[in-house]
Amino acid sequence: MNQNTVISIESIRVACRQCTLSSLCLPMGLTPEDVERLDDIVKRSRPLHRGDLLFREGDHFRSLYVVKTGSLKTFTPGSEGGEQVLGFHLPGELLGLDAIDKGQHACSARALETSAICELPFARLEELTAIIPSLQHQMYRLLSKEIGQDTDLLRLLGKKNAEERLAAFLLSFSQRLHRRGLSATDFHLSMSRHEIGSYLGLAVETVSRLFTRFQDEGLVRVERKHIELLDLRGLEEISDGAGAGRRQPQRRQQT
Amino acid sequence: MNQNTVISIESIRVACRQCTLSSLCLPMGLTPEDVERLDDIVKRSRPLHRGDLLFREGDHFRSLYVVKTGSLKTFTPGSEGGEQVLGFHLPGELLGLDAIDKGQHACSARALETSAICELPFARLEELTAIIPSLQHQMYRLLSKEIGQDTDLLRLLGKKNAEERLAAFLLSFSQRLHRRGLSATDFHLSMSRHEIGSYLGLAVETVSRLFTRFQDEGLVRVERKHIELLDLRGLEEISDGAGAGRRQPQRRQQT
DNA sequence: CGGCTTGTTGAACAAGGTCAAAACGAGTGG
DNA sequence: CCACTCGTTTTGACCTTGTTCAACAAGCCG
Repeated sequence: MNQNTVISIESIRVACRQCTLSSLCLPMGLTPEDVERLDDIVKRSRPLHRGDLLFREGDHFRSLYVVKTGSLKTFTPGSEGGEQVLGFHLPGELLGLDAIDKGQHACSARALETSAICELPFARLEELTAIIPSLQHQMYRLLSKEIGQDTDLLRLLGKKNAEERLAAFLLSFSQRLHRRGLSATDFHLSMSRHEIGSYLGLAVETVSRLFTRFQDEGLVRVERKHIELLDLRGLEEISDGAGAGRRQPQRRQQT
Repeated sequence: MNQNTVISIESIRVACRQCTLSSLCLPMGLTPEDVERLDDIVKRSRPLHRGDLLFREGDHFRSLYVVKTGSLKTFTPGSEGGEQVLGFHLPGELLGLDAIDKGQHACSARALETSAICELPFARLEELTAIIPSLQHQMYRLLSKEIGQDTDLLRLLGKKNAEERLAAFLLSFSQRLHRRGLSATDFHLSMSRHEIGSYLGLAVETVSRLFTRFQDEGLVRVERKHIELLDLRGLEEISDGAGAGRRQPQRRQQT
């Protein structure tokens, strides 16, 4: 912020290329000129502020979006008026993949804090993927990865209890931030307890109590939205279901 | 079964073309020759029998699979040894999309009954999609649709209670069969109660009790694995969370 | 038939939800 | 700077839902 008081077009371009690079290209061998072509179709948009909608359920699908900085949530109206949070999106991650099928967004996306977003017009992207095989492959991988992530979440909601869920949530966050080069053990939760609860299928009160409990057990240090993970190993054990064996290791001889 | 006692290669080919057609091509404008080319890369494999594995978690990813007849489940080892069911796959549906990302299958797939499967070598498919734009688009849509379905399931596991889950499950099954031209109200559940429970995140006993309850309430008729939906409307109301207002329509004035 | 798996039913129990209220933080206006 | 309000978070008490444990019935197959 000190030396870059004047933000040049070039610096934005570089920043944006970095963001599309990491989510779309990092693991694949794209030639520099392919990346250039990809970068050319990226649109920059004004930053979103906390509470702003990026798109709304039912909106005509035109583009995919990459989070450059900040964070967003996706959600749909759940039963009974309240909103059901479907996911959180951190820098480098993609939004809108679920809209390709029906041609309109299946959920809404709202900024949790001031966020910068890149827009990738899908029609242009499709043209590009048709002529750059490795980019096409990369797109398939991205879509497939999204499916894999949803599946992980299904596993979470299907079988895990409250503390396993919260532990898994914290670890997932930690890894995603770490992948971006940020601290894996000390970060800011931009969403409210209510949103965490909605995402994990838990009541706000339960989330709150668990944070307190985790802190009492020395696993984390929480202060409002700032959280510090003190015992990653312990959290992993909990999230893997060690809770069963931890307290009462009896039972299990027949069956 | 009476007039087709001799199954010719041609009839299999037609059947298989129908199956790839419906899942990959139906909604899109592919030319007949495109379909021909697509059909050419499809491999036929021997039918699977109940309990056979189609692929196993960790297997090298080579192909996508289309269910021609029968049904399969996908699953991973859950915590504590038991297996966690991730999905059921009916005729016309695709398996293996989650494996593209990592190049190896993220779950195992097992036949629930005798099933015929078409194999689509992914490398060949990718070559084709690169030269047939509408097929590429179709692939994106398919992947996106899978994401959408997972999201629907997330919504289900995140907020719904036991009876809402089972009602939603039955309706989803009904619609999927109906789309295939089969009866929407009278069908065979090829999976066990245990598998339904695992899929819906419920104990076997709860599933069993709910079937009994639904039957007592005149919503369905169940006899072992055969089920008849008597009141689709009622099931929809339950699955949409009408359960809240159905029994005690009091409360709700403050807030 | 006898041994097996799968499904059903009942009773006790516990995890987490709901309700209610207090504590805290951030912003607002006197 | 302090008092006040609004929204979020925390905490406590209670209750509902679904799980667990255990026994039993029903198919299925040698």
